[in-house]
Amino acid sequence: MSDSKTATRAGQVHDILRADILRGDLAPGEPLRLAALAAKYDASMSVVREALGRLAEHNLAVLTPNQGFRVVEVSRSDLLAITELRVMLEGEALRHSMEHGDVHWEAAVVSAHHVLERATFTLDDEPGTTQEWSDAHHAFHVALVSACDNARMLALTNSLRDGAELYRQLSGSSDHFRERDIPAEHRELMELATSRDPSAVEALARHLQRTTDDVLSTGLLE
Amino acid sequence: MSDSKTATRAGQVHDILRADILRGDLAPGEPLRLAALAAKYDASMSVVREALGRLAEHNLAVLTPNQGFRVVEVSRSDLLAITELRVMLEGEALRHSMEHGDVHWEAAVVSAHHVLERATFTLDDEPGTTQEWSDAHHAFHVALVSACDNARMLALTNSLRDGAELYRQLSGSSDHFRERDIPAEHRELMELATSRDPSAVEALARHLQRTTDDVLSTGLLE
DNA sequence: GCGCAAGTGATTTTCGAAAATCTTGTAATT
DNA sequence: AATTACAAGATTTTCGAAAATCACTTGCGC
Repeated sequence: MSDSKTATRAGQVHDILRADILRGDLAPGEPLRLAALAAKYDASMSVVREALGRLAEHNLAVLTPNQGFRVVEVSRSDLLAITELRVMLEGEALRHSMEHGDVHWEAAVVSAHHVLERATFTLDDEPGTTQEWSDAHHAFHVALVSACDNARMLALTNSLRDGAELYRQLSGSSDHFRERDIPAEHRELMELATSRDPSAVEALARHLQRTTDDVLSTGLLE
Repeated sequence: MSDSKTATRAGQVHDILRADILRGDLAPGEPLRLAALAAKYDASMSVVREALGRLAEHNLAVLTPNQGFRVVEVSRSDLLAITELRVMLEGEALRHSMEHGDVHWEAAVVSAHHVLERATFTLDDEPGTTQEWSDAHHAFHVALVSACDNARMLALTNSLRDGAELYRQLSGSSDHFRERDIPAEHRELMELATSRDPSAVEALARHLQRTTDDVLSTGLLE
């Protein structure tokens, strides 16, 4: 999210907690008890509470009055809601990028794609590289829309991407992904975007929808 | 925003602060000092800090590390960004509502419109009724999209509406509004929406755009 | 006179504990 | 046996103060 408020302790704990949730270390619906987390991260309950409050900003945690925080729940309907919004907003952000982006934007897209492609190859070989791929994948999608001049739109797409990541994490490296040529989808996105082809928006929509369909087909929701 | 976390003290202070900002009592860019606010609302600095953190969630306040909170700044580009997103999201939410809404939704729209119409008439007569009109106006727009089944979309439109309200407040009861027949615009919206006319979406877009244009034409930004 | 460093005051951030609230388990009553 | 009332424990929420950081001024050296 480019927040990186590493300046303050609450910001650091926030970043750690966010990573833990996105990595699936903290399961959806799991209660986030202040005392336990404070001990775990060697910080006071106050900073943990502030960190959790910021997680709630981005819908990764929820606060129930007098009952504390929990990791946000997942549901089929919420995944569909997120996907619909992503298709709409990230598509529009891509349109903006293709219209306003200069050659440096193109370079950033090509660069991010290269890193993602390389990360994809080392995925099956070496263990524990799934996080590396996730980061590269995230960076690629960020690069695609990085030339959008609507700051709020970018913030929303980034926030929604985090929400979607939770579900992708949930379904793991599902077998269904074998039936897709994801690298080809990314390459197509890269080529259409850098050549300012309007159909890039539709390609992005298909890309997002397919991932959602894959997650849904695992039957882990509801 | 239908938050109303009046159960906890931090929630109460949050609601008050939110109202103060939206009413223009706290000006954009104004620093929000903890000690001063704590004394003003007779609460500890901790609860004020938590309340401010929640305001930051909805982009009504911003936190700079080690420099505390300030009321969010306004700018021409931000208003344009908000408007573009509102047209997109609130339009789509209205489309959803017209598709999924039942007769109770229609009734809610008609009801909210009636209240708004009545509030409009008493606007010029009695003083201090501008808040009443603002509330009715807000409620009308909420009712329009209330049958949308995408919860996240509704949350986003509500949040963006708050952001837009800040600008409407800024421009006051500008003279430019005299050149518009706002009641007619609302009536048209009500009739098109309840008759499930797809052109309601475009009418809503025009309605939102006109308000933005009016605010911009005051020349108070930048 | 001008720039720069140290010190002072104000403000944020963090901490640990008290107060309030909720949850769970036990006992008493119908 | 089921249900309600009560009590103990755990957890959140709130508080006030200590620690850390920042903005500003004063004083020193050039």
